[in-house]
Amino acid sequence: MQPFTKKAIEVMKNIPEGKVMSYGQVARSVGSPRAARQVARILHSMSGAHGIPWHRIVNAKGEIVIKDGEGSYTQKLMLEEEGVCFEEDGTISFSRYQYFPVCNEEIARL
DNA sequence: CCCCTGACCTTTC
DNA sequence: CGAAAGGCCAGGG
Repeated sequence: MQPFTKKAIEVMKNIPEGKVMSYGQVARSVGSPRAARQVARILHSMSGAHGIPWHRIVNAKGEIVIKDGEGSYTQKLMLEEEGVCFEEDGTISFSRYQYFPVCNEEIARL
């Protein structure tokens, strides 16, 4: 397992309840802004393992990542159970629920 | 060991 | 503002 993978797992495990993170953000947190895909890969492969709350991981738009099926349905329920509300479009309000482990970067980038 | 695929993100037209 | 193309890293065949 690569170092960044391990870090990514740690970061995701550190996401508190009622909060969500985008793949790109996790990728940046581990030091690889372009490793978003690998984060997704990790979830796809290690979902359930390492106690990773995969349901707290969404795309940059703040919507369910999985196409359709039990996964998307489960994720939505899990988030709702944690107190996360969805918009009309089925997206999530980042301003309210996105978790910022390193908000400085985001602010600095903007 | 080489090629393909993937629960993605970002920038430009 | 919406759609399209490029890039990136790692796992599996």
